[in-house]
Amino acid sequence: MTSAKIAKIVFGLPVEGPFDYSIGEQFKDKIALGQRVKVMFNRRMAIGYVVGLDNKSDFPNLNPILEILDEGSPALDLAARDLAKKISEQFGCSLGEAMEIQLPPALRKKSFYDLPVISPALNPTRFRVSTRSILCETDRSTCWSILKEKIKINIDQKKSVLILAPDTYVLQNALKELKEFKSILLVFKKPVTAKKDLNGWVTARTEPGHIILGTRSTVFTPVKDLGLIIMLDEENTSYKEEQPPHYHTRQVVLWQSDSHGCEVTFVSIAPSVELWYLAHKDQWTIDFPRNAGHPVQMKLVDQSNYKRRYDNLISYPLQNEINAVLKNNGKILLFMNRRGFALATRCNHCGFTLKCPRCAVNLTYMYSQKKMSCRFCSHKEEIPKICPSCGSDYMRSTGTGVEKLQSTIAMLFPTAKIGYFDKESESYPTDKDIVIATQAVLRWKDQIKADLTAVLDLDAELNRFDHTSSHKVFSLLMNLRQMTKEALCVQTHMPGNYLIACVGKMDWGTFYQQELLQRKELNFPPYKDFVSIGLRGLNEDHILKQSAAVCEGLKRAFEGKDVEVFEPQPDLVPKLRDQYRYTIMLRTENAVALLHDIKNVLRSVKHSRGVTMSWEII
DNA sequence: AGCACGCCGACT
DNA sequence: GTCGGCGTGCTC
Repeated sequence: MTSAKIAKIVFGLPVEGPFDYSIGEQFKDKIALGQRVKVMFNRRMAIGYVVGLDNKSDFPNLNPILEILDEGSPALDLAARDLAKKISEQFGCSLGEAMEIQLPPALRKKSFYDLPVISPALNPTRFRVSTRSILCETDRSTCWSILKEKIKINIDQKKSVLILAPDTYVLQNALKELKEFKSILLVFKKPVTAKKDLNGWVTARTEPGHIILGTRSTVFTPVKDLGLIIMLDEENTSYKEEQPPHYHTRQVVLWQSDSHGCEVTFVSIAPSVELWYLAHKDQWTIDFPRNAGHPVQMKLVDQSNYKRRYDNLISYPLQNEINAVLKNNGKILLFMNRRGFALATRCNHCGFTLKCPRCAVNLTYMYSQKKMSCRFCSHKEEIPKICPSCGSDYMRSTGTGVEKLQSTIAMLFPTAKIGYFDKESESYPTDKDIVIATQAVLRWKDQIKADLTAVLDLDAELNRFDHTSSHKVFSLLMNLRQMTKEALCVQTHMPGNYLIACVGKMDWGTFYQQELLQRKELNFPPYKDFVSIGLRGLNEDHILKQSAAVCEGLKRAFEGKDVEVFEPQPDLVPKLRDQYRYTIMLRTENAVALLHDIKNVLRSVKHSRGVTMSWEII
């Protein structure tokens, strides 16, 4: 088959390569690009991936290839190899890591499953242009009937459909909707059962006419005759991989649709600003609600008019609204994103505040568990009777969490049945009149309909994040609106904010136009790229020294170029699970073009002990 | 990543 | 003397 004597191999390790190996006589007519091979690498047995064939090598004594693990058909086809190149460039990992991440766990590292022999004739790329659209549909059943129509068209033509869900909640909901397709459905669920997972993977790649449903890593499934990709809940942040390589599912979807020439539908009630920008630039179709249903009234409470301490949690106008709904036996959902009873517990005598011993945050008083708990790590401790610092008995809690709100509500509405919903809750208390809920309630958005929904402290949400805050709040309000039958009430000090008006009018266009305008003025993505370099470690001193050195190096490397290097900043949570966290930001026109130089700087700076550095494009 | 090599401090 | 900590460098 081939006359090549040398194979170029990469590994799922943070080393670039490729590395040369000799091809023994017995493998001459069997070896092919994209195959997994067993070789000795640095005195150890390893699985590598063939990325090139050659006749000569610059290295004098080569190790031989010991075994070809997938004979007949390579685990990584041409499309996967092309994709790996893009992933390694864009997300800054080695080519080998980008190859490995595309494989099901059963075929990685030390697994020695043999792939069934499949005809290597994969669909030759037809140069069809991928058509892309966004589906902004507020009604679940309308949304799914549109999607099912699209799915049926593809299945009828013997094409496959790939459906991505951000988490298991959305996945379960999708599963319910797709019951009628049960016989052709391949589901990739979380606790991965290696063997079953591999079977599904092989089926998807050999037989067309299937629906492949799964969470983010499913985007790498090599689907035969892929006609359509559906990305559910596109703006969901779970689509971003937190561990390196930090790939973003949206980007991989775009690449996949290019190489398959297939259709893509992004489904979201509040698409990411980046997606909207692309849609606008490339003139995709955006489908707005066909059936707006019963209109939801938007009610604003200007909190600057209500400064009295006892009513700033639930303003008088909101109390009146709630009473009116209660009178009609209606249901009320109160949204507040602070778990526990109080935000901080402090000694009024000496000022000492209870902190998590491992993270730089105040401990939350959990009334229900009678414990102090950290909202980031799992740390819990007993409630101290006296101040650990001065011994006085003046420990007091300040700030309001959902648990304290519960007692306030009980006082204000003594006859109402009050329920409570947070991350730990297993089901939504439908029998209660008033339900106090945190962010976790959004997972149940398809199942919940409240007559009145109220956001008690919108300003806290607006100040919570970075440049993505206003989009996150837009998304929150749009989702809450979807869970509401009659009225959505918002308490804020900024009633004039355009974002709130846009939610009220369901005016996507204006919101994204304004948001993009601001991003442009402030030089934020998608107009400029950011590279974030994160430094983590147990020793704050080492982190500080090294981040200063990295910052210096970057400034020197990009002197005179159009690159802004910002000073190292402690993260939003500067200490987490005993690790100190600092970040250096770079702003530039095109981050991918800088990656090579950035990597060089990171390599050249002397590593102090126990500091790990990672970086990603935002 | 993971492993060998090599260089300095405290121990049977 | 040597055991073992961990910084450095390499993997075809």
